[in-house]
Amino acid sequence: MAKPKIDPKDRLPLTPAVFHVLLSLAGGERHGYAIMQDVTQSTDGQIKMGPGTLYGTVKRLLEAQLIEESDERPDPSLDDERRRYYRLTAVGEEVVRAEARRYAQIVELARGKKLIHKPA
Amino acid sequence: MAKPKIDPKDRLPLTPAVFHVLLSLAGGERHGYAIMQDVTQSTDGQIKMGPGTLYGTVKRLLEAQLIEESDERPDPSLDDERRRYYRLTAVGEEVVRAEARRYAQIVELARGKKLIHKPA
DNA sequence: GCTAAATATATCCGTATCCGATATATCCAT
DNA sequence: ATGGATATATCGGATACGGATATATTTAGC
Repeated sequence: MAKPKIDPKDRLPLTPAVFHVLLSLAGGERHGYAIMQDVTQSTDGQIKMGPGTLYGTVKRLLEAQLIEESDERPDPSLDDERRRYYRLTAVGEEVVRAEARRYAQIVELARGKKLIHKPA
Repeated sequence: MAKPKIDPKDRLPLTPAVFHVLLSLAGGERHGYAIMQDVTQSTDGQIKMGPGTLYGTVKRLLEAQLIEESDERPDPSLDDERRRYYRLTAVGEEVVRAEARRYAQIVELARGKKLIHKPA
């Protein structure tokens, strides 16, 4: 028989920190420090992830095989040897999609209760 | 001078458990057990909150004054004396609105990355 | 070439939260 | 009257958060 194949929904809900890291990587390969900046920027400064949260989260995501380290390096002239690049695994992408759908459902729920308006 | 007035955004992000309890109460006054059932039902069984999570969360929300206990009782013939009813405070409602908006922003972000589709 | 600031990764640890297990009591249907 | 669902509550192990700290490298300015 093939893979055990765990339903990605069984891994939900994700913690906000985990979700933000996965969301950032859904935009393409990134190294740790860039993820931190991306999270701050894409949330208009609402979420500021410190190094403790970021590297701890990355470590757990690697162990859970939702992300993996990438050997691909950008143009060496733009590179920084210290950097470690990460990308989503296939499972990681499924999980981030499932969590995004869960978020969308909750937003609809909140709209139904008139907590927020306009379907964007 | 008036109240110190903390920006509700400073309390974000909420943990999923906290958010679900507040969301449930945004639909009207409820007692603890009903909140549990409401969360399970409104998430199509995706989130199942056990008593440890629920009552611990309720306790913390009372301390944070995001919810308060209500003395109003429904029709005594439908009532159950054991029940303790809770409702959102004004601050609690602000916080749940702010969190719902944050969720909506993230959903838009996810749509921008093609992780999910159709604005519901 | 020197220095300082920004970049980049990593770990430690106190605190908070989660959540299953357990306990207890009451309500309701048969 | 017995049992199952309802209802609240606490405990404790496991996990996650996130600020502080440490260290090294790169880059910009002088």
